[in-house]
Amino acid sequence: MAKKVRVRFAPSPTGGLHLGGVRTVLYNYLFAKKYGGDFLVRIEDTDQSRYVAGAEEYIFDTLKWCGLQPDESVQHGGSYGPYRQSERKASYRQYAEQLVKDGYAYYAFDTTEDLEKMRLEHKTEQNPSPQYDHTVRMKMSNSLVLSTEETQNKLSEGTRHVIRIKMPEQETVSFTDMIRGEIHFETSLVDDKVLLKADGMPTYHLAVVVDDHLMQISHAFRGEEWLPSAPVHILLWKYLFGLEHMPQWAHFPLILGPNGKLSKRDGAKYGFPVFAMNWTDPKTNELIEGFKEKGFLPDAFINLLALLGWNDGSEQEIFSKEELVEKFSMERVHSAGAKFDYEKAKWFNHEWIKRYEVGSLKSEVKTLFSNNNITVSDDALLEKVISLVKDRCHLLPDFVQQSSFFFQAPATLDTDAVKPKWNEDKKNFFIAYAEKLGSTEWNAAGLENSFKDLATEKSIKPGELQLPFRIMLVGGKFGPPVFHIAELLGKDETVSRINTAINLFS
RNA sequence: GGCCCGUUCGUCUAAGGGUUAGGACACCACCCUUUCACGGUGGUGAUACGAGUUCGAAUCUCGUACGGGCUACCA
Repeated sequence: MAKKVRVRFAPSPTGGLHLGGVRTVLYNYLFAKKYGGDFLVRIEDTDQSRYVAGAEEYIFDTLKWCGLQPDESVQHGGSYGPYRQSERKASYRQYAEQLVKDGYAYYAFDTTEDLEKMRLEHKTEQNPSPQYDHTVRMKMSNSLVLSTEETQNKLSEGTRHVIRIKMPEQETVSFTDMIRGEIHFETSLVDDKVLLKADGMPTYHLAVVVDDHLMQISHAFRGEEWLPSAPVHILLWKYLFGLEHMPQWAHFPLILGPNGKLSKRDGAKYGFPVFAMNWTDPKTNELIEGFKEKGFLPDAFINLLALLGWNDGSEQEIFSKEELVEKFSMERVHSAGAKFDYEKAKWFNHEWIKRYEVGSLKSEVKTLFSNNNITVSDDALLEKVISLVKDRCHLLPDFVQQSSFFFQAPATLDTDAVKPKWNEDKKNFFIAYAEKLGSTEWNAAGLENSFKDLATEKSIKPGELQLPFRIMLVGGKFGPPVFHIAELLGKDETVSRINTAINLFS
């Protein structure tokens, strides 16, 4: 049977595209692709109050960067649209009314104040959050209590109302979760969830079931936070379309921050990104930095995400997207939540940078340099530089720190590291070396040999001269081996930097 | 409070009745390197607790504790 999975997004990136959200997308994608199925993306924009401008574009940009392109969506087309829930509004009411007709749901006319009053009245220490359930529904204003006539009158008067599911009083709802196995719920403990809101929009509960049916979804995967509302969805499937047509469920474990479920606040608080890409909240202007901008490669990002809650049973940790598709299996997804570890995340990125060919890194590094006002005119040089420094870079911006001095002379030199041990002998050595460079074979080994020969000749330990040389070329105590740097810098530049620095040190 | 899910090194995890409980990140030491890193070698470090089943339990069962999620006309 053809497999089809879907992922849904609220119209706010904070509701969907933090680490946990992207991982949910990833697992859905991997599962679909593994079995040659389709991956569908739906926008669940039913709550106007939470709508954030630009969020939808941001969601698709993120999917694109991650390489998790949907087969069906608002942007990619498909024959099961519309893929935006607000555009499907018309069809939900008929399903809700069908449920009322069949006795599985009812109209409720309670105002916000009525509900608050009810909660206040029933609130005790034993029951801090009272539910609208079988214990109170007969005391409220709804079509279960009102006569048919009264109900009809209210409806024709246009009284604001919602449609609620009528949870059975004594029933056990069971289903099989692909990750957790059999799960049971007592319906008497579940509340009468709103299915259709007063504005005519469905809640998630109704929408997910109706849309999954209409879009012929075969597998419904989502985060563990949805587990408590699963019995509502199971019952809706039973009432509306039949349990035999219900998709198979799986609830993924949560990704945890240092304190429970990862929140967007955790990023700022603990200094690591929680979103795939930069997001500026249009209301607060607050910028939340993304993994992309922080310098992560998409391959590394999905790799580390995939391993947060799944592994293939071997000791392999680095997987390409293709390997993930091949090796992914729902059976090996864990049931326990995983705490996100930024240090390990950076390790994944480092591994990927090391594995990347120079050519694949080139455009990223170029952009990075131009953002830092460093002009790269020589592509061949850039390639050599990348291959020389990439093993030392954990995040893309490390390239700037590790190699900007190849393209422009250091603005300041760490003279403090040199001056205390600087003397006439050393000065003379470098004057002589700069001259000797004219006739030196121009490669790292040749440079090193002539450097050491000259040092011996002048009776200075080469080791004492290497640090000053490095500071002259690089500006500080970092970077690749100094003779490799000189080789790539070229004769003129090397001599020029030596001469500039001699004046500075003296 | 109620319901649901969970519990192996600090973190991510392997081991689906029999292993000196394995690997990775982080940390520490040494080596390499007269820069900073990378890399290499080694080390510290875990089955939440209590019963039960069994010749034998991290693994199966029950209880306890702890953690997390949900408890909205949000998703």
